[in-house]
Amino acid sequence: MNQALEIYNTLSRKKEVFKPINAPFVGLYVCGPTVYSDVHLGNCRTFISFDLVYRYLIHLGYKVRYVRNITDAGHLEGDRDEGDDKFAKKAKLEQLEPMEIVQRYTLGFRHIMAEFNALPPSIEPTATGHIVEQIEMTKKLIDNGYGYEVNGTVYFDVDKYAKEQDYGILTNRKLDDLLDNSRELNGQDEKKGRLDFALWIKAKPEHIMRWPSPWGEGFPGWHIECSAMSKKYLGNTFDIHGGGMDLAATHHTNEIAQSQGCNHTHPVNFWMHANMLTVNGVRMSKSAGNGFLPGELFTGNHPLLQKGYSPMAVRFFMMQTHYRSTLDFSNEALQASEKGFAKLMSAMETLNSLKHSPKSSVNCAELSKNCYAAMNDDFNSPVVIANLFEGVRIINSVHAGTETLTEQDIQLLKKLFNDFVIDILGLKTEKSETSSTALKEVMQVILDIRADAKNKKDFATSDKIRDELLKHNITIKDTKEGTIWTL
RNA sequence: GGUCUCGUGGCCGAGCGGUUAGGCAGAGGUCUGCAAAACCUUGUACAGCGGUUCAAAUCCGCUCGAGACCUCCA
Repeated sequence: MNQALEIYNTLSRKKEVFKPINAPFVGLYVCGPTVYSDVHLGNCRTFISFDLVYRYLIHLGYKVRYVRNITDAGHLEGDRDEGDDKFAKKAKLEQLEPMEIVQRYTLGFRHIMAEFNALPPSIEPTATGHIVEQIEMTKKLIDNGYGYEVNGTVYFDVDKYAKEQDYGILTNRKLDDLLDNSRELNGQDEKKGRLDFALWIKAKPEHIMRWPSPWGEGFPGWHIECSAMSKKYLGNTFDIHGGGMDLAATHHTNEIAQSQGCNHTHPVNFWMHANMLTVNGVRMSKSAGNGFLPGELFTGNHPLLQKGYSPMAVRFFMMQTHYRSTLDFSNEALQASEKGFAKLMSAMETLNSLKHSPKSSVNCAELSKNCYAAMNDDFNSPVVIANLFEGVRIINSVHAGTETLTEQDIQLLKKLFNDFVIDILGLKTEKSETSSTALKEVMQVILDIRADAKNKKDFATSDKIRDELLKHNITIKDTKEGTIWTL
């Protein structure tokens, strides 16, 4: 690895060499889910993308503090600081405490992420656990002149902020354009400017989730939690902030304004945004109703799905697309990935039984170099995979006897595959129904009978055994080293 | 309307000035009793039209088409 890691920075709209503020430490913040319903598959793609980032940074030797929040309060139905609280609404619907909703979907979320083999973050702070920090930040913003209170609700003064700073810096938007495209204030509005957003919201009498504050009982606005928690755990300026692309224009723009307004410094060096997941070319979204849940994807229990796809096959599918490209789900694409993934993992197994030769007929060092070059180029996992498949070809060729490898090169390949497939891409072999010893013994008996039949040229019997077993998803392969079976 | 992406062979998907991306599917071959797996060989690809250049999928302009954000979503 002789070149540096380059990361595409949304802020500058180009790739920049990654330099941590305080190496070997790296601060990484990713906007987490709002836990009022089952995790959306699109969320999963974002978190899996950042899992790749996290894993690669660790692989490079950085000490990463990865913070991903859980939004369990303060997220309203509309972003106009009105409408129902999402948790309260769902709680009412299911006749539960809001915190029961939070608990249920937090556990569900963690379960799904574990299925995808995503490493848990170092810290997973909740909004409700950081009310004090959010109030403090709001106070500071008022003190600094960027916040104002109206009837128990505190707003951020975008107009004032925009006079001193570039409010639309992240998405390259001009204030006038933003104003042109935002809704007119009507007589009922409390805010001064139409771009102003709430830092703290006064609780209506019926509101269950509420906390005392200098402005009366209420709850925090959505954007302030990320500013408050990233500041608390990563400091006023940290290395990388990630999230889905849809968050850039509003949520992250406001986050920057809040942090800048509070700390007088831009909070983040590298802004990274993962692209959307689409179905038939259209963004999969909660409101469009064109999506399926991760669980449905695994079981295939959805009209859009022909069959179920395992978490690892899906993860591999995601890794075959760059995180900044949209990823389109289709059965055809999923099935292609499923087979490719199986091929990759089976080659990894073959690698363990490879015989070495006095000299190598292929260049393995080149492969390793290419893999690092790809990752260093803004985490280009598709190119990593292309190179790994060159490795697969080599492994299978050596196994077939058409290429040779030295003992040293075999070790190098083992390390390469372990580093990239397991550690960095985060893929793992899927255990097929932990075959019991009893099953193994039975299979051995059956295979012995079949071998006898074959020796006697009784192919009717041997083929019958093979065909019948296949019906029960047991595949038989006759290799030079004998017959093997897989479930 | 504004701010941006993107249009690559049957499908998915990299590349972003000169060299085979890769996977899946298809075709032919080797191996096998037959399969399976594997290996070898194999593809009229770069939306269209102009321009820059010795050289363009890759840069510039226009046209057509798709999508995202600007309104809750990662």
